[in-house]
Amino acid sequence: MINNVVLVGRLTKDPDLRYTPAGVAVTQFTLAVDRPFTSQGGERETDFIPVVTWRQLAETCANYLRKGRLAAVEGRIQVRNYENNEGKRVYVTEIVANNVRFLESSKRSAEVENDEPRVRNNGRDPFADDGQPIDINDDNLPF
Amino acid sequence: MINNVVLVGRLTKDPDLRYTPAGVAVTQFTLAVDRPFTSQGGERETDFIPVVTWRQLAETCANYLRKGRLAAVEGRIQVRNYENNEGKRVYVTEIVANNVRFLESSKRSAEVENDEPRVRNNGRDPFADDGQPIDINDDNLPF
Amino acid sequence: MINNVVLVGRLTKDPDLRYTPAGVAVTQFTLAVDRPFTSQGGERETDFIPVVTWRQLAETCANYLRKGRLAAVEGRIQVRNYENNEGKRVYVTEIVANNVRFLESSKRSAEVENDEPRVRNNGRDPFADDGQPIDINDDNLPF
Amino acid sequence: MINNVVLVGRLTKDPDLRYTPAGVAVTQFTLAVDRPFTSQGGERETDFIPVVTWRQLAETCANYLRKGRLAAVEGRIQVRNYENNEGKRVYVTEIVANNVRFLESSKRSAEVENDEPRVRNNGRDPFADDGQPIDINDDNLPF
DNA sequence: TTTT
DNA sequence: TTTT
Repeated sequence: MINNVVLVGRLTKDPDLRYTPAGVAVTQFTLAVDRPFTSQGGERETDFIPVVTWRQLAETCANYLRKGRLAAVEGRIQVRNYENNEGKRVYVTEIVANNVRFLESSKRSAEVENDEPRVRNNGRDPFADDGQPIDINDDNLPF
Repeated sequence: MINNVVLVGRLTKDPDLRYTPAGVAVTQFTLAVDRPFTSQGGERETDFIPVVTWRQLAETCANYLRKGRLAAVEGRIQVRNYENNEGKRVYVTEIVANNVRFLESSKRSAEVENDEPRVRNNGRDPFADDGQPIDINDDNLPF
Repeated sequence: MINNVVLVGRLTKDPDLRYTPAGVAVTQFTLAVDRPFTSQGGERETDFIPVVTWRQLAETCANYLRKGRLAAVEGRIQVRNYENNEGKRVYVTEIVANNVRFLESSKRSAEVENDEPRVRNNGRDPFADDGQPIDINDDNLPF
Repeated sequence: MINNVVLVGRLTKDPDLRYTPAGVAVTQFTLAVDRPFTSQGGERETDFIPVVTWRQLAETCANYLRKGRLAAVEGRIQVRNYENNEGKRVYVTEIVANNVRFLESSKRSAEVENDEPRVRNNGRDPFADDGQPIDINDDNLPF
């Protein structure tokens, strides 16, 4: 009944923006979150935590986040499962974000060519840009 | 760098208490956490979220939690991975709890036979009771 | 930029439902939250934390919460300040809830006379019931 | 029973390090946390939230945090009260931190003179540096 | 593999 | 499959 997550970490890659067949924006990325202690062997360990965002937030994330940037995420843990092509049930755990904060200005990287916004049309044409439709049923929409 | 989770939900089963070869108590259970909205089809959905506790907290959980009880968990998300017996990398996501609150008194179930405390020795003999050693290396200890 | 609070505790009194001049429902209550440790002197201490809810959530809280009940609150910390009648600036800290979970059924107390729902009109008439308008400007509305 | 807070914001001033009569380090600072929406009048509002840290964490904060820096805080809400010199009960609400993350490197300010560490002795002499004892009874210690 |  |  309560499912509350806050993460602060860095993106392992550029975010991945797609659209459902119904045209709903979905952005996925992974946050690298260092653990606050070192393991027995003395190495600092990291959790790599997948994050999903939807709709307007998805497009904002696709526009402003990039590999290596620091971000804060508020959301909930979701555990999905599906049958894979070998008929085995696979469990997927990810954070469904309802709020994302960009903790690093993009001024430095703003000079870089591919740091341009990727969505200029406010999502009205889901097939523009590099967002290609994916086979996610609208049933999956969490809101 | 921040990895903060709070859950409130019900145990899907009795908690599972084990001990590492070094004698460290580990208790695992799954929380059923209802989503705050209904899916497109109108059904209420639930996330089943695995929780791990260690040491003294593990024994307290094994003693006081039972299937169906309401509990609150504070902790962090951990993403482990290992190679399974088919040589495939498997990812496991679970909450490592640093605090668990029992939100329902056990008065009703206290009358039931198997609702007895399962650890009476304060964990000094890890091989007593139903806790049997498991093959978890101490390297895994998060603290 | 991130302001995330989760509380689980018990109401110190029945919730207090009021309406702004514009007819917006506001419910306030205080949660008693026991600290997880005892003080130096060995006494268990408690924080008494004021919570505010707005609109539909305010009416649901007024209907379902009562003194002594266990509740979970998700929200953010708000620090307001105003000048009191002696011209002194007073700071008020409270949790603005965006989600409240009722962790105890009201079955027992449902038999009690004053445990009836207090709002039956879905808030359409803000002056019905015991909700009396208060001098809160709509400027204060957080949403 | 659950009291969990996560904040990300900027320090309004340099942190204030003091020591209790018993020599326990206490650092206080205030985080400015922007609200995620604009008020009715269109202005962006900010909550100024007081934070307290103790012991080793207090000294680390005093060493690494400065006015304007971005920080993440995990902790709990504490509501203290005391009688002021006019015999009136005053309520103080603050976050007692158990974890603080420094989200901005101090490289720029590291060149500045007064950005030096303020505690070099690992807290062994509580009366060294600018930390002066204050009248906080050890009873107040939360751990 | 799931709880009320 | 991972970030600084």
